[in-house]
Amino acid sequence: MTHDGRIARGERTRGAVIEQALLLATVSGLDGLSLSQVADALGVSKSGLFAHWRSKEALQLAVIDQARAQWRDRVVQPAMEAPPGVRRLWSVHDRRIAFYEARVLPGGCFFTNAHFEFNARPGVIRDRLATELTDWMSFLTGLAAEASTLGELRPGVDPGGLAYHVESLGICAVMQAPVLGAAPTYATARRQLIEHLRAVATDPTILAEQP
Amino acid sequence: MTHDGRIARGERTRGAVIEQALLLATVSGLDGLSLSQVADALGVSKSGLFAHWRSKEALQLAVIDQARAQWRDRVVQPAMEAPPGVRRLWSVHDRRIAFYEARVLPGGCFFTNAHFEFNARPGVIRDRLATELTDWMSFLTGLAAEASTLGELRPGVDPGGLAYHVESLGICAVMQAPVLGAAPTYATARRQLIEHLRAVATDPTILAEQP
DNA sequence: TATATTTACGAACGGTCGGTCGTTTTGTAG
DNA sequence: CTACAAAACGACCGACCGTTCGTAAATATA
Repeated sequence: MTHDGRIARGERTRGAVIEQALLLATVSGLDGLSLSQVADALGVSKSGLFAHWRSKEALQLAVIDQARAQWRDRVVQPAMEAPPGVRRLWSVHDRRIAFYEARVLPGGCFFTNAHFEFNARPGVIRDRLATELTDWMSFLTGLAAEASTLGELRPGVDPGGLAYHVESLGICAVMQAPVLGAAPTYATARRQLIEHLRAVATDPTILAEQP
Repeated sequence: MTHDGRIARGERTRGAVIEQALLLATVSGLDGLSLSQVADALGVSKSGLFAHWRSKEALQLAVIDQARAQWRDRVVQPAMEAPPGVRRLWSVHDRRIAFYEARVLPGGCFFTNAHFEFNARPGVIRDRLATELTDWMSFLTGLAAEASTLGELRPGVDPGGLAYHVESLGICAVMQAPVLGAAPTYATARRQLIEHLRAVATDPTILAEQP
């Protein structure tokens, strides 16, 4: 198989479009986003987009893929470098807040925005977002259960409840940051989870190195 | 001043439109909402709406007013019947979850939806929503500070942090409920705050009557 | 009854939306 | 150079958007 410049060109623009669409989707919404908007921002024609995706919905699903990949690369994988247990759970929260702090996406968090946009709109998009949320909560619950198995959690601490706690404090941060100020909001989001983790941990000093 | 049937009629339809618009806004979004949609749902003409609001934006602001009044009547005021301090803070959370459980709004929570829709869209609407969030967090922080003053919180517990905690657990509930199931989600949301309040309270049995 | 006043309507406007189609450009292969 | 394939474009479509305007219906006042 030799190198085909035509297909390479297609993949290049396809990637650029998806990237731009992800950015704009966090501002205008995954559905509020318009194809002209995306095309104009990249200097390509609107009709050219239909060469890559047969419909807007197909593009929206591709955007969700892109957002998931970005989240994996910039939040989950870095956090997995921490040792399993409470420290890894904390690391996920910390990396997540750092992701928001870095203003990678102008609208904050793609998935949170999209969930609240589609939470009452049945359809393919909503179903896909539901799967993403289920996976994410399973991941967090798994980390908490792992901490429990390692004996790092006090007896009686529910892994599902702890996962819910982590998710809650993260979501609220990205909601409040633009209104109440990024620095104090993110500081609170971090501090609240630190304190909660220390309260439910067998050894409260396990996160001692954190502020 | 005598009774004027013309104005009465106007106020009646005005109220009906606002009510319908609030319902639809939680489904389609405060901006995604269309005037034809609202008009058709009530069997009135679209152009007739402009007799009451000069623009869509004016209607949107009126919808925010309506949502605020509803939240006051159905969440805040009932919760204020609880004695001040930790129990009142808990009551706010409990009433809030009950409001979600009652499915008053088809799209869950108007303010949360609207915040995530407008968090990156400067303008009058966003500014107004920001004020609402600031007021709400001041209210929660005030309740927590009151609990502290009453000596119901352990020393070192930050009222702002506790308010953030309450808000977090509430928001996450309305986000996850449609996906992960209403009953278990709301149960978790309640349990997590109960446990947290007991952990930071001077007297953990102050909420003993709760499950 | 005649006359204001307020509410509500129908028709129409310019603009944008997602989407289609035939054509041109760009690159590959013989 | 020719023949072909993929990518990208421009023009256009019907539908819906928010908005305007002149008018009709309902209600008050005289």
